[in-house]
Amino acid sequence: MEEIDRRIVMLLAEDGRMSFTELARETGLSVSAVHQRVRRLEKRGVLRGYAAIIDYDAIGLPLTAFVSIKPIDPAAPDDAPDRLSHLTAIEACHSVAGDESYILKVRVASPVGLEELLQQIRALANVSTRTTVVLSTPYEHRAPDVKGTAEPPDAE
Amino acid sequence: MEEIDRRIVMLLAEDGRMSFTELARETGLSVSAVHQRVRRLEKRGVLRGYAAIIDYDAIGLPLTAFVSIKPIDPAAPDDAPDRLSHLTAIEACHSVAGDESYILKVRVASPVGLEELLQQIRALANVSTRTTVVLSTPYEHRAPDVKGTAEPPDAE
DNA sequence: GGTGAAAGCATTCCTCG
DNA sequence: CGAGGAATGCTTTCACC
Repeated sequence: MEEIDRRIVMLLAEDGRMSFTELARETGLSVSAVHQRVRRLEKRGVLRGYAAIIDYDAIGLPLTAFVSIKPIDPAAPDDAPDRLSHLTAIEACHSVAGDESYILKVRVASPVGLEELLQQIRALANVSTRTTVVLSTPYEHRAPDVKGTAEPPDAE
Repeated sequence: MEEIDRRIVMLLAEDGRMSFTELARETGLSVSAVHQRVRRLEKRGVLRGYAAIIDYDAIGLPLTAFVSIKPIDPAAPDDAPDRLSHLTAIEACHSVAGDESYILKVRVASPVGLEELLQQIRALANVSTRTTVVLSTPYEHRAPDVKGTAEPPDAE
């Protein structure tokens, strides 16, 4: 992936609704060339999708927390992500190095909602939990500085 | 905010590039009514923006980590988010309850890049750091189940 | 890979229920 | 607040370089 593709990815990371016409202006390419590049980046999986950035307070989910989980039985098969994936309060699930096995990012309506969610997580995945409540978020979802040089495989 | 607005927010959270025409089909409203609602949701800040979801491996930032920070001098003014905001490797900064003061989510190219970033964070914000490396990410950026009933102030 | 043009749609704005 | 229509602009595909 080279310069212009990186620029396209960065522009769309900042504004996911930017039009092809404007991308063309910003990159100096024709509209159809940009169109072709975006479609190729989507097909390769470099651009995995587009999402609106939401104010969670406004939609009634003002409480964010990070929940680290650790299996009760370390010998059991580790399928926690599958067991928990239907819980829509879980926004993200990362497998991590360290004492615990996963970090979940969750969004709930209230402390009681958090309590109920933690009970579900413990019961469904047979894990213990350690929860860090988010008080405020100075920033989030910042676009990366795309200057990498990785060459991804062509996933046709 | 009522039913249809919530539905619009959820649809755009799942597909940030959905057209007004399709939003109209999904909601049963006319195109112009949907258009009006989306603009109002944007103005109120319920829809804060739109972003492409990126494959960080493909753009040369394959290493994700969570960095918890704690001030060296607890009496000093706590302006870590401002001091660190120019570091583009930091994707998010959350103020948290608990032993540490902030959790940062960072994306870097390599272990060496992480080491350099941690040194910068410690020097700039006068903090100690505790880092949890992400091994893999089963899921991330999932759209919320928008069924909340919060009534945000009209930010005209 | 890139360009330019043409057809089909979507967006936007305006007027009217 | 919502609907419908008309002008404008954008997307998408095509033939060609």
